[in-house]
Amino acid sequence: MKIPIQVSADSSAPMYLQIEEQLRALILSGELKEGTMLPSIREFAQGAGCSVITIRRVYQDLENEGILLTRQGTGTFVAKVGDTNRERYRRDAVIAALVEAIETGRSLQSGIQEMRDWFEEALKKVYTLDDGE
Amino acid sequence: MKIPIQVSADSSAPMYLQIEEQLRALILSGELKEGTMLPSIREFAQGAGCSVITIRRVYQDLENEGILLTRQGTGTFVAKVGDTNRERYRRDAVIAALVEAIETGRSLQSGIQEMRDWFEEALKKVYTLDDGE
Amino acid sequence: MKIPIQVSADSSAPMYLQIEEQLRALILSGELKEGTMLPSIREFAQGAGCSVITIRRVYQDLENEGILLTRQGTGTFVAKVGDTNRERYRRDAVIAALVEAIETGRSLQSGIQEMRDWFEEALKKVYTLDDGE
Amino acid sequence: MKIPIQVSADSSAPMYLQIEEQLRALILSGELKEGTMLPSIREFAQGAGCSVITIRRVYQDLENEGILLTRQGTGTFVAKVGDTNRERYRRDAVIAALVEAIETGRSLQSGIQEMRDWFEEALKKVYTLDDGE
DNA sequence: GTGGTCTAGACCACC
DNA sequence: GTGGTCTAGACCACG
Repeated sequence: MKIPIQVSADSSAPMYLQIEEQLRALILSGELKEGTMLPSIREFAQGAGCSVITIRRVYQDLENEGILLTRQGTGTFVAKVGDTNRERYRRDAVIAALVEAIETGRSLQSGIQEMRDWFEEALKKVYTLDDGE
Repeated sequence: MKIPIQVSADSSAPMYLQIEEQLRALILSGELKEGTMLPSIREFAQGAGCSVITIRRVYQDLENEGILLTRQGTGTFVAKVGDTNRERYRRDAVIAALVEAIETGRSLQSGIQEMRDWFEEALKKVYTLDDGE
Repeated sequence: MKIPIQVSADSSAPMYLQIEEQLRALILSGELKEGTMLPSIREFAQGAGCSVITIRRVYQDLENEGILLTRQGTGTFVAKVGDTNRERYRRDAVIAALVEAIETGRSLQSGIQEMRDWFEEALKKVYTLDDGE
Repeated sequence: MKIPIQVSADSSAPMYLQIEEQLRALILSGELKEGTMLPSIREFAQGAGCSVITIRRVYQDLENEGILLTRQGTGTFVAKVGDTNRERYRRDAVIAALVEAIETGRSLQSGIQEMRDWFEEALKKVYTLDDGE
């Protein structure tokens, strides 16, 4: 299974976080099904153009989160996440992100209606930007 | 002029960023009017319970952003930000925050309608949380 | 004699340097003739909207340069500067400024001809900007 | 990569500004190509005979300007500057320097033709001085 | 009294 | 090993 990960050197975010985020998204969105075996650390590292240590950390963090599972001498697999859990996880993650954005707005004195308008603009921005790419 | 700044040591964000963010919000929201003299770095540092240098960095960063203005030997002041600029700045900041949240959602396979629903939930969450405080 | 001095609070340059520079220009350009009595420190300070100390420093610096002359209990006067000296001073000051600019250019790999072209552009910029003001 | 930086303690300009200016010139003139890794702050500091912090400030300022890019734990690199941008940057910098010099001249009552003559003299001065070095 | 620069030294996050 | 943050303390320039 080839994992499509993009690490951008421009981002200020550390590599391991960028990768974790993308892997997590792939798993929680269902694109990587449970039981799937992930590439070996070395393989992954080579593909992503980064150090083995970085990937080891990614696998370990996600294992601690309970969405990966490492079996000694065999490999690393996508753990079972009940569908209910997956939905809950997804929902929580998205709402948390939105709440954060709204709080920024509120601290800058945005009213609720203004925020709704701007949310629609932001939506448009993300999705038309998507077409262009 | 007393500046109401909250620095929480718990947050992983560095102090200077926490303070910058809050000060920026106070200025852009218009609560701190242009020309207002800010407390001296030493005064502010004492109030915030941190080093003088941390505050100096905050003032300097915001000066580079163009929203503060410091004159040696005299003090640090809120710079003139044309009302138009302030509006633009505010709008840009909020939309950027929303775009980021929406992108998280999209990477987790949220559809547009789902995102709209969750946005309303998030709104409710922030504002009732506000009542409780 | 009223002295037309402009101190801009926006400039990062310290007040006393801004004032010195302008006064020096007024004297060396011949607008303030030798023997002219300058306003008292207090008067000048009030006019310029700054502290007495600042003006005291200006007068003293220019006296050290030999272009002002203070007579105890009488006042401060523009010193005699021979016409030859004045010309030399003017020329030196301008050439020094130009040399500095040229050195910046050279360190950025500008060729001589390019610099000549840009000098003409800069000239145009300064003088049309002048019309507009 | 060895960076040829000269810091003179005589100059009244702060060290960090002297270094920034020279580094900026090296990058914008194309002598340091994009992607080049700069020496670590500790190395550079030792070479320049100053504190680590001074160099960190230099790197950070230039990163804010967008001409350096630093990745934690990896190092500091020359950022991508489109050739067009580099030209624009160079041109702006040189013209700004010339404009400043011309304004000094104008405040000392130099006419345009006189300034042109003196500009040629200044040019000669800089370039023969160059031969002598 | 203000801010501006520079120092040395500590501890953390990242690769 | 890299850079990132924060500290305390010294000295200078400015008003």
